[in-house]
Amino acid sequence: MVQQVAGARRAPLNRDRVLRAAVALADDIGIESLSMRSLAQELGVVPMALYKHVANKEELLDGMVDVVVGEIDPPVGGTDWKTAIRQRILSARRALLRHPWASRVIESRPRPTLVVLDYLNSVVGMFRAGGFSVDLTHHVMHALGSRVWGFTQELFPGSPLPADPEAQAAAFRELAGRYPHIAEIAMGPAHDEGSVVGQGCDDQFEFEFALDLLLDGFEKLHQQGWRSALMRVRPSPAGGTG
Amino acid sequence: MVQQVAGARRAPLNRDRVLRAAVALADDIGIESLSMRSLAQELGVVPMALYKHVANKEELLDGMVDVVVGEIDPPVGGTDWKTAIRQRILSARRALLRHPWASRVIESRPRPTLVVLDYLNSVVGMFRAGGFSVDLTHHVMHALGSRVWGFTQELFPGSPLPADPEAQAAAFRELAGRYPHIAEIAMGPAHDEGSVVGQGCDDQFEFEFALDLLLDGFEKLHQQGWRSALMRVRPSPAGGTG
DNA sequence: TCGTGCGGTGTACGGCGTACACCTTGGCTG
DNA sequence: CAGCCAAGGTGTACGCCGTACACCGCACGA
Repeated sequence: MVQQVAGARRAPLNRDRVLRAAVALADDIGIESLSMRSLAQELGVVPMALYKHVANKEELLDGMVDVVVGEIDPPVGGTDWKTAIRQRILSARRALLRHPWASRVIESRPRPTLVVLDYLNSVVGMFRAGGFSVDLTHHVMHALGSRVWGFTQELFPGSPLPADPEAQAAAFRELAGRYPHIAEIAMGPAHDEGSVVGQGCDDQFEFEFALDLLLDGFEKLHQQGWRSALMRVRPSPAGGTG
Repeated sequence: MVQQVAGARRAPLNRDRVLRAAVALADDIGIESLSMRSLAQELGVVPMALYKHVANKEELLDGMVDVVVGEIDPPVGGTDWKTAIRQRILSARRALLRHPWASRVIESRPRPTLVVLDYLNSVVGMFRAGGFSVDLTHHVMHALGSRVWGFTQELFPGSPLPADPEAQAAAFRELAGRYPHIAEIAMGPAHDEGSVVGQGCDDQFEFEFALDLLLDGFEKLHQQGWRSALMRVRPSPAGGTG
């Protein structure tokens, strides 16, 4: 795609161009098909040429994460912490949805890059600016988990259903027989439209549902002046029965 | 480790022995070092012999997940849904902590196995038995996300700190300069003991904090008779400001 | 006695990341 | 202008990986 006609000299590579090409290629052919070799070919260059710009594949992946994280909007001002954080996280989600491989790559990185730390630092700062104690902020960041990035582990990963509605119905009957509870909730939201299993499930709604549930919980703890020292004896944030 | 002395005939392999050996080996040398070749060697067999018992490496990984999921305790009876689910999830967490690679492998599976579906089905059933509507159960399962498995994406993945306390202090000063908010919350819980960054962070506490926050939230929605149809217009479960 | 099939073997292929030595080129310095 | 040097790009090769395919020995039922 970026191939050159013979004779026209290619502009020299640099780290940034390599990273952007990698992101685009991963978007295109999937992260599992992205290799140093395929990326080099895309750039019209020999594989080893890439090593002049990134130390190794790990660093390439780190850099790709940085590109995606760079797409997250900066914090909005002039609102309460809850709205601001909500919007920031939904912006992160939008960035990740543009690059479906990104969540998996973020999870796989053994250590955060500076860009990643910048983002996390700023989210922490938003809680602090909202008046959260250091203590509570620590715990809510953990509670957010991968949700700060705008994604959650899919419980029922995308199993592309058979196109044939006959086979679909058969698959569903088998599911219903063996796993009645799953069948029930898979069917639930799609019930009215008579839609297919799992298809009726609105991922964005699920994400916001959980996010708001957490944010509301955080708000309540904050208002109550929650402190971990009080709870360490019996670790339940809101006095659960457990 | 399972090597045979020459002459003594090895008992023939079977799928179960292969899977258990794979789990043990992954525990031992790490999932990234587990290859068909290393596993075969461990079993005193040629790599291709494994293919008589598993179709390919993907199926091996699926089977390994099944072994781990099989270690999760069955539901406890005679309590309310919240206690029962809490205990089940904490049991799942114990299983996963015994096999540190397991969470990553679970995440990486493109489709659930029957054993995985069995577990999920039974958790869904526990909510339903607790009186949750199909609708609400669907959403709380999504909200739980990977937490049904007893793990959460680590925000600050384990960066083994330099042993030298001098270097440690230097690293921390740099962190504090560049990322003051992160430094603050990293320091927070360890403040009293003067412990090291992140070391003072009790993962189990963080997990239960978030789990109980969610379960308490679920309970409230359930008591209020929450229905998604009411909220679809403005998707905030408890009337958040967002 | 003779298939037959199950468990295990041996060889080989194509793909991966990347070490290392090399070459080309453009720009700076003397 | 000559000479040099570093940055960018090349070519070859190595050791891993998953796994296709043909084969072999042996226990067992007919």
